[in-house]
Parts: sequence; structure tokens; C-alpha cells
Amino acid sequence: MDEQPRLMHSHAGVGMAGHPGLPQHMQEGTGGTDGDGRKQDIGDILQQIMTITDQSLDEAQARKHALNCHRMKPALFNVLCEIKEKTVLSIRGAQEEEPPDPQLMRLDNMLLAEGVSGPEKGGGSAAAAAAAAASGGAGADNSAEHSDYRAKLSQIRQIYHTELEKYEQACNEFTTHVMNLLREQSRTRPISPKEIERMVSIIHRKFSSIQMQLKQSTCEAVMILRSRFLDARRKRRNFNKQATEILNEYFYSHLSNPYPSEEAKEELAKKCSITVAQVSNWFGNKRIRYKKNIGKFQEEANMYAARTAVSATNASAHGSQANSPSTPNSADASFCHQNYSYVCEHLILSISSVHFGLSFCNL
DNA sequence: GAGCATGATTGGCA
DNA sequence: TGCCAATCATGCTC
Repeated sequence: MDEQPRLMHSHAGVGMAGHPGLPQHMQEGTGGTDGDGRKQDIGDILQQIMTITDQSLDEAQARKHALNCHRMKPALFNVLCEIKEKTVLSIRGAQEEEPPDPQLMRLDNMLLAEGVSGPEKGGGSAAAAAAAAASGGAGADNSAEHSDYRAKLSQIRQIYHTELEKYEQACNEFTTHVMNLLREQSRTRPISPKEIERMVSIIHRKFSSIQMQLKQSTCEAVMILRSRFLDARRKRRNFNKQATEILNEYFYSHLSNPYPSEEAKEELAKKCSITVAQVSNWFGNKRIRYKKNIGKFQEEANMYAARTAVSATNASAHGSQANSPSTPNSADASFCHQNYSYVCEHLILSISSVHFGLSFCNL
């Protein structure tokens, strides 16, 4: 039996003038057999091919051998090669230049952004850092959450890469297997390189669809992890008493216009050891809650107004002491009266600022 | 555990 | 972009 693989390119050059697919001995066929005879032969061969799968293995092997030795076999083989060549070309033409799958691109981009695919980012995901920055929480409290997030993300990354490797290995193995099968089959039927190429691309497409499922699952896992992480970050911590006092002092001393500038916010944030965003949140909440329930905040407003007045008085007293020719310990009646007047004045100012607050509320 | 307080988030608006 | 208003979610107090 002729066991040489019959890949189509090996026959391409064999043929006769009128029919490039037919071998030389067919060109001489006019001397021994007529056209009807050839048709009969080809018909026989095709009939045998059609029935070969219905036979037992031994019978099929014997029949295969007979077919391989048939004098018409090379001619028929070449004709089939030509037909296949044309068919494959037309199929390929329709399949060329497939646009990249947008969903796959989206998944790839997301995995890259989350640090699952691509080079491992030192210390984990950019998303974690972004979330941390957005939340504006204290660093020390979040470090444990960060490491937990990073550990889980790293786990996801590891699983993803392991699975991806497995898929790639399986894909390569399967491709090799199919190519071996095709080579084996090429002994008995014409198989073009393009056909092999097409088969390989079909396998790759199948495997890439599996990969897409893997990417989809990974993305879902990352999203779940991230939402859990962000939910965890919603854990509220009340500001400490000192920070609340500082913020309240500013609020009530600027009640006529409780909108701190960026610089003021930064300064307050610094003083309170919180972020500017938290200062903004605090003032946003305070304004709205004050406006909604002025009565409730009245007492607080008075208290802070008085406190501001007292501190201003103290500052003034220090100033007076510095500028006064009298001794630092002097506490005569006029000084007391002056101070009293000053406190009263500031209290009036503070109360008027509360009234300004009322007018601000009516805006 | 209920109710209130409070920091954070979200959607709409100018 | 900053603000408002509503809402959520958690902390705190009783």
C-alpha cells in the first residue's frame, strides 16, 4: 500500500496539459481505455469510498489497499484536490479578517486594569489604592483590609493564570492531536494546508470561547471581591471629639456663610487629621441638618458662639496685657468692665451670626 | 433592640 | 465642579 501522506501540495505539480490534475499515465489513456470506461472506473472508486465505512475494519483495510493500488486513484485524487482547493478558498475568503470581539477586549482591559492579567503590580491592585483614596479613611485602619484585599486578588490572579495555562496547554495538545489525525487521514483523502489551517483556527476559536468564559468568571470574582471590599470600607468611624469641636467651631463662627474655601478645608482637614473630602462631607451634612432642625442646633450654636467669644476675649486680654503699661496681674474694675463689654459684644455678634444662619437657612 | 446620631454615597441641578 | 437633598449603613446611647 502506498502510505505516503498525500497532502495536496504534493500533487499540485502533477498533471496533464488539458487537465492539470490528471497524472501522466492518464494522458496516455486514449490508447487503452475510452471515456466511458474511465467514468465507470471513477464511479467504482467513489462507490467503494462511499461504502467503506459500512464495512468491518479488516474489510475496510483491504478495500483501502485496493483503492490505493487502483490505477485511477491518482487521477481521482487530483480532481478531488482541485475541488477542495476551490472550496477551501471560498470558505476562507468568507472567514478572513474577523474583527476583534469587543466583549473579549473589554474583559481583557478590565483584567489588566485590576492587575489580574499582565505584569503583577507591586502591592496589588490600583483599584484598591483608588478605593482607599476615594474613601479617604485613615490609613492605619485600612491597612489590614488592603492586605486582605490584595491577598484575595492575588489568589484570583493565581487561579486565573493556572487555568489559562491549562487551557493553552490543552489547546496545543488538541491542535497537535488533530493535526496528527489529519496527517494520518491525508494518506487516504486529500487534505490541503489551508484546510489544516482552518481546522486549527476552528480549534483556537473554540478554546478562546472557553477562555472568554474563564475571563468572565474571573472578572465576576474580582467585582464581587471589590464590592465586598468597598462595602467593608463603608464601615463608618465617628470623628474624634476634638475634630468635631474644630469643625463645629468653624461652622458656628462662619454661620452666615458656612462654606469653607479649599484652603480652609485643607487647614481643617489637617487640624482634624481627616481628608478634605471628609471635611466637605461634614460641612455638607452639617449645613443640611442645621437647616432642617435649627431649634435643635440652637443650643449648640450658642455654646460655640460663647466659646468663640471667650477665646477671643482671652486673645484680646493677652493683647491688652502686652500693650498695657500696667502690670500683667492688674485686675482693676475698668479692665473687668472692658472685658465684660467685649464678651457681651461678641455674644451679640454670635447671636447675630445665628440670625444670619437663619437667613442662610431661608435661602 | 429601638431610636437617634453621624459619616458616606448617590443622583440631580446650576 | 460644588452643592443640595435623600438615603444608606453603621455607631452610640438608653
